Amino acid sequence: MSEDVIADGTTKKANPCCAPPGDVDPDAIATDLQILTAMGNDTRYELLRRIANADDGVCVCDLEAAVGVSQSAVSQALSRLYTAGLVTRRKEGSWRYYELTDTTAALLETLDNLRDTHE
Amino acid sequence: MSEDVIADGTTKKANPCCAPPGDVDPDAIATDLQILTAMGNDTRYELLRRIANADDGVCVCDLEAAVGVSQSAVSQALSRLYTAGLVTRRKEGSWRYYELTDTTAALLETLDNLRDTHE
DNA sequence: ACAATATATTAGTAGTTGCTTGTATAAGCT
DNA sequence: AGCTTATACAAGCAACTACTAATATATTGT
Repeated sequence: MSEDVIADGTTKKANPCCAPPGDVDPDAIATDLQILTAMGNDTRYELLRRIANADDGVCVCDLEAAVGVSQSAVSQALSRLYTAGLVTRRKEGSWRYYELTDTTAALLETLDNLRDTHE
Repeated sequence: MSEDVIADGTTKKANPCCAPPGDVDPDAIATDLQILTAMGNDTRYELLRRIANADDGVCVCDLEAAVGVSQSAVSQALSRLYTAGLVTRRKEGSWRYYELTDTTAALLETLDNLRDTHE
């Protein structure tokens, strides 16, 4: 990398390649990464898309049929989505209904638009 | 899960929990997952943010200084971002300059907006 | 041609992830 | 109360990831 001053106090010409970029807010990193890593998995992404397709919440039982993993895996995936703030959940009788949060809806829409405009 | 018909031809009442959600386009899944998994990593996300902060492309040498991993790791991370379509790269002399694609700029902006509106 | 710098590639590896299987909890049914 | 269904939790493990270290390639300067 670029180096202006070396140990003995003499200087060397800095690399003229470019100006180093500014810093990044650490909180933004943490928040965004939680979202991105939660969405960035085959099972969880497909669950999100299927939840998005339903109008008024989906119960776990019908999600299980859709993705090709065990009941336990679906439960774990949904928990992760929940703690990442990507879905809400409410209990009704013995069923649990999952719905997208606004965050997720916005991100999925952005991804849709990008796919459309990019051909 | 819900079950209407069983093997011997008799029927059982389907679960009244909800209507099963529609299918998801497999191509959309593949494309989006490539983007999400490429962005969803500490090093690569920070590289993207730093590239976004610069006006006219950043060379690898100054990115190395910013994130806390080896030169090799930065090179590998940038390659991955490139093959995922998240950055462009051009060579100029012995330096390589990376810039965001529109896709990435749009996604980062969406993430910024979500953080702002969600407090 | 040789040395130095900038970046990429390869191989090996520690740590992480996402599953499965088994078990637990909770609600509804008889 | 017992049986069944819906969901969650825990332990174990195979597969994957992202790093480091070493080496290769390309460009520039002497």
